[in-house]
Amino acid sequence: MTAKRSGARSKRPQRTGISPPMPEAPSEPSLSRQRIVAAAVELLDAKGIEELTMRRLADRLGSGVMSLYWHVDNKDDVFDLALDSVLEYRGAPQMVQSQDWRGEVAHMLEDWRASMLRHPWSASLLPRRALGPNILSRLELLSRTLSRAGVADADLNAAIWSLWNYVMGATITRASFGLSDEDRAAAQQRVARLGEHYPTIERSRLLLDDDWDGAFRKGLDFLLDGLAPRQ
Amino acid sequence: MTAKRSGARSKRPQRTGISPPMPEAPSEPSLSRQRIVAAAVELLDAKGIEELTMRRLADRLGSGVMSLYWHVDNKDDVFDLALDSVLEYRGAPQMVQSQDWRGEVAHMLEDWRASMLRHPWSASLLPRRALGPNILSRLELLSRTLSRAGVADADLNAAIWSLWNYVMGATITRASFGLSDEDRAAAQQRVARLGEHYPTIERSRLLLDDDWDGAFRKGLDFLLDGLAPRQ
DNA sequence: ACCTGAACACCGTTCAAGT
DNA sequence: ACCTGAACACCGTTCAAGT
Repeated sequence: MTAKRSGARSKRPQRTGISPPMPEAPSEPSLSRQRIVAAAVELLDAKGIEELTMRRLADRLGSGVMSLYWHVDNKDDVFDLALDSVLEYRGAPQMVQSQDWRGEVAHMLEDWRASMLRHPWSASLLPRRALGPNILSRLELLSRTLSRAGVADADLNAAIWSLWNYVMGATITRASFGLSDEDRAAAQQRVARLGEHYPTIERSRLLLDDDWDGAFRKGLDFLLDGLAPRQ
Repeated sequence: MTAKRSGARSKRPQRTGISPPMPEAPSEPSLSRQRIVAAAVELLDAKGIEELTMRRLADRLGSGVMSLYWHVDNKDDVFDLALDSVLEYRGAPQMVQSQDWRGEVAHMLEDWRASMLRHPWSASLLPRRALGPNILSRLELLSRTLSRAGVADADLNAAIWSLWNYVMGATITRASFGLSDEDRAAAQQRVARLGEHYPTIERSRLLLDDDWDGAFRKGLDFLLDGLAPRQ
């Protein structure tokens, strides 16, 4: 279990927003934090966590491996950045107090899940990496919404962690489990072959089930029912 | 995203239960699947997932690295076996039909969580590895209990996955997050330093919260409320 | 049946050096 | 300020060989 690094990032250059004089170099843009992160996300999408390598990343960017280390602390840093970059929330500005807190929360969590499913490696990275700014923003927005809806301060943290855990769990399961139909069929086959040991699972065809979206929605509703402020 | 191997294990020797004639070799017992798995669990408990290495495992067992490969397919196999070994369920024989299905389910899931928290690496391994016999047994028992309690067949799989996801999510979060007080304090510090960006999180001290057991129980109750068969 | 060492094709990262 | 190659201390696993 490696400790999560949540501290200051690096003493390296921060993008200032001001671009250098005018070298709009057209062919091989120079290395940058952003380009590295974008390439990492591409690589992760294409090949998965195990296949992300500093060397492969450098190859894809047309640079030497060690050049990456000017922009980035180490491989864990790349993971942190890739994860957070994929979790940016593009929701309504959310300035007005809506009437429908429940719909809002459900929408936020569905969006969270959808973002992670678009990048199936991200869900399993979530619990192991630092909480980046985009993740914190989502948590903040969720907190604010629940708080405004009337959830008592004393219940707020438990409510947030319950929802976080549920969304994360559902998404990880879906991403790792719903991989391929053949895999699931093979797993169910194996259960069947084991004969009488798992009759209920065999009968309900648990491992073949694929209504993940419905199951997610249903469980979420139950949680929200429970979390709803009494009045 | 590596596919989960759920197929037949290996063409290697199965422990027959019959021990070889009489070589109760006292000092250096010979290698075996069981000894390898036990050593792997020790190593994982002591150092975590990243530190488990075939070489270190062999060292601890006083053998050459390649000797392991006679008993075990590869490193993933070691992970599968270690994970499942830690999830054995020692519950009541469960032959009689209890009245209190809800207490039973809660107990089973609390036990599941406790088993995983005893080996903090196990929760994060759960979604990435194959479903071993002990895991399947727990799923089977859960299915049977819910089914007997009157949960409709059409709702059974969704109920099971909701509970599975919740327990897994809660345990992963707890295991990776509740690591050290300093880490959590540092994370909360960081949020504070970021000033106005996360006022609600800052106020509720979300990252310092440590009533994990209470939060787990509460969320679980909500889910069970929702899943309870209507009558 | 069980164990072994050498070798291969990789890793992440340090360091000293280039421009 | 930014990039580089060589080198170090590791990995998991194949293979051909030992007993």
